[in-house]
Amino acid sequence: MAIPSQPDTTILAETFRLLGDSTRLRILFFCLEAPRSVGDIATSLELSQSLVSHHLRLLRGARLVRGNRQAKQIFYELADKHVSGMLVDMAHHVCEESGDD
Amino acid sequence: MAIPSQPDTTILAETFRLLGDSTRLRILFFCLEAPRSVGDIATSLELSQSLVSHHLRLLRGARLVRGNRQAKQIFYELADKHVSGMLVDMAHHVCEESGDD
DNA sequence: CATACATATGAACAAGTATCGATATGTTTG
DNA sequence: CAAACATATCGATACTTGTTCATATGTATG
Repeated sequence: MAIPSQPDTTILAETFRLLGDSTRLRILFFCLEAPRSVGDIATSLELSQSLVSHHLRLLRGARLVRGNRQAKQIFYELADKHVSGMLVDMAHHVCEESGDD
Repeated sequence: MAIPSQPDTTILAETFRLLGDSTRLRILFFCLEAPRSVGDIATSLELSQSLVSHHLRLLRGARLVRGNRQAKQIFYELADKHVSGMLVDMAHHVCEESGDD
């Protein structure tokens, strides 16, 4: 496995940067279980609607989440198995917490 | 797989935040191949020695890298298989780039 | 011990960004 | 069409952080 090119490194870093905020991570994990409306996210996570919408916008821009309109509400879910799988893996890493070589 | 607790989410976010900088990612990938001295990192990646040292400090603080002194130089390598495996996985994700569900 | 080399630290600055409050856009129902 | 509800956008602010320059710490060699 070779070193990623600078462009690829930049893309990777962009993704990590998005994940590097606890509010966004909480939103992602919340949407990981089931598609959630913006209002539900805000209420359940005790965040302002504005803040949730801002973060969702960033996550949408990076194709990490995807929203489906259902009447007045928009339900957000993780964009694909890639993203969700990665999050689950990471969560496991944190839980395990071991890792000597 | 349940939602990580807030503390766990914070820890996860901290880790992601560290990875969310292209300079640090380049350093990590460079040290992934073999242990590298600070000077080598700086020269090869065209970064100032000071900057490399600063980033290395952060990465050390998060237990993402580990340094071994060898005479005057200090060789840094990824802290454990956990971290290196994660980076490799991520690099793959970027390369693949597909991922519809 | 003094000099040279390798790495680390500290102060300071610029740039980015998470958050809030207010307002706008869009959607449904009477 | 108007009123109500859900989501998005805009402007402003406070805070974080990546980077640089200068300097300190530590290590080997003459």
